[in-house]
Amino acid sequence: MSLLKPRGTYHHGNLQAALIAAATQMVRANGAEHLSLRAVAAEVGVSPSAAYHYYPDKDSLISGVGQELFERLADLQEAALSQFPGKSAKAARARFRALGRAYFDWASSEANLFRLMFGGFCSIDFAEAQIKRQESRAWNLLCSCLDDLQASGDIKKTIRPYGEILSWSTVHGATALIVEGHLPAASFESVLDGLELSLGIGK
Amino acid sequence: MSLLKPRGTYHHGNLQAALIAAATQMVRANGAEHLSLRAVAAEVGVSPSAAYHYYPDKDSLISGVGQELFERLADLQEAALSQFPGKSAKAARARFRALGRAYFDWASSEANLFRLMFGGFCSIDFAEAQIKRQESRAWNLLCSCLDDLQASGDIKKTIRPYGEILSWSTVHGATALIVEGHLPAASFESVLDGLELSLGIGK
DNA sequence: TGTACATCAGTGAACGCGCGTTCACTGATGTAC
DNA sequence: TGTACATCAGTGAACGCGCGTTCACTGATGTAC
Repeated sequence: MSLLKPRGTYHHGNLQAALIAAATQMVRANGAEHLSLRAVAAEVGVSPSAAYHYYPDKDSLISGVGQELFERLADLQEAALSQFPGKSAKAARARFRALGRAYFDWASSEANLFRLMFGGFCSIDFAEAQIKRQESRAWNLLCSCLDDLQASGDIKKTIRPYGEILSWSTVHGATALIVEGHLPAASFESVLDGLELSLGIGK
Repeated sequence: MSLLKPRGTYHHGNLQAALIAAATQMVRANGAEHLSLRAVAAEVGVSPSAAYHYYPDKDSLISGVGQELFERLADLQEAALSQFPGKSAKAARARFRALGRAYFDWASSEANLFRLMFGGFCSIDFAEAQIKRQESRAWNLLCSCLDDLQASGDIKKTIRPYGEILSWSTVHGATALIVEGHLPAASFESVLDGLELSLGIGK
C-alpha cells in the first residue's frame, strides 16, 4: 500500500489510510499546530479537495490521526506486557513497570504525536468517546495488571481501588512534565520507584 | 494602565505589558495555536511591527505569556495555602489538599492557558530555565508543605523523598487528563484521596 | 534656560506566502438487464 | 456478452483571507552643554 498515488492513475485505492499516514508523519515532524491539509494532500499526490470525501474538515482529519495513535499506543503497551509473561509476583511487578516505561518511552521519542493525543488537538467529542471506552484497551491492560498484583498479594489492599487512576495519572503526569521540559528526564525512574513504594508494590 | 493606546498619542507607555495582557486574553479565548501577532497588536491599538521592539518573533511573545502565567499560578497556590495557616497536622494536611485543588481548579477554568503553559508552546529553553528554578516558587511551596507534614509525622518516612515528584506528577497528570476529556472531572477528588492514602498522609 | 542631537518607540506600506474550503467538473468503476 | 447508466473518487481553478516579518520612515523624549 503505497502512499503516493501511482502515476497516471485516477483512483488512489487507499486514500483515507494514506491521508492518515501522511498526516501522522507530518505531525510527527512539525507538530499538530503546523499541519496543513493541503500539504498532506500534496504529500499523497492528490488534490486538496480529495480529502473532503473522507473528512468534513481539517480538524476531523486530525482527530482521525489521534484515533489511530491511541490504537498504536495500546499495541505498544500490549507488546511491553507480553515480555514478562507468567503468574509470579515478580512477573506481575515487571509488567507494571513495563507498562509505565512503554508509555514514557513512546512519548519521549514521539513528543509531537504525544501532544496531538493529549494536548487538546483531538475534538472533545472524540476524547469523551475515549473515556466511555475507558473500558478501552489501554485501560483494561492496566486493570488486569493491577489485578495480577492483587492476586499475588503484592499491592496494598486499601489502595487497590485507586490503583488505575493513581497509576495512570502519575505516569501520564511525569511523562508530560518531562516531555515538555518541566522535569528532568532522569526523574521518571524515581517516579516509578515512588509509585510502587506508595502503592505497596513489591514489598 | 490601559491596554488601548490613548487616541492621538504616539507612545503607548506600557506596550510590553499591554501586549502580554492582550495576548493572554486572546489565548484564553481561542487557544495558543490560533494566536495572531497582528491581532494582538490590533487589540492594543498599535501597528504590528511595534511588537518587534519587544519580542524578536511571535514565539517569544508566546513564551512571554507563559512566563507570566507561571507567576500567576504560583500566586494562586500561595493564596490557597494561606487559607489554612497554623502548625497543626490538620492544617498541614488541608494545605496539601488545597495546593492540589488550586492547581486543578485553575486548569479547569483556564484550559487554554493551561495548555499554553504545559502543551509545548513555550520554547524549550524557557521550560528548562523553569526547571533550574525548580527551586521555583511553586515547587518550593510544595516542598515546604511536605516538610510540614513530615514535621507532624503525618507522611510515611520512606516515601517522603518521593513526595514532591509524586505529588506533582499525580496532580498534574490527573488535571491534564481531565482537562482534555480523558478522565471524568469527578475523578479528581478520588485522585487526591488515593494520593494521600498512598503517601500515608492523614493516617 | 535653550538648543542640538542621539536615542527611543512607534508607523504604515509592502512582500510573499500558504491556507481551508467550495464548486462545477470528469474519469473510472461496477451493476442491471 | 454488451451496453446504459448511476455512483464513486478524483480534479483543478477560484475565493477570500490573514498571516509573520521587513524596511525606511517619523514623532517624541531626554540629555549634554
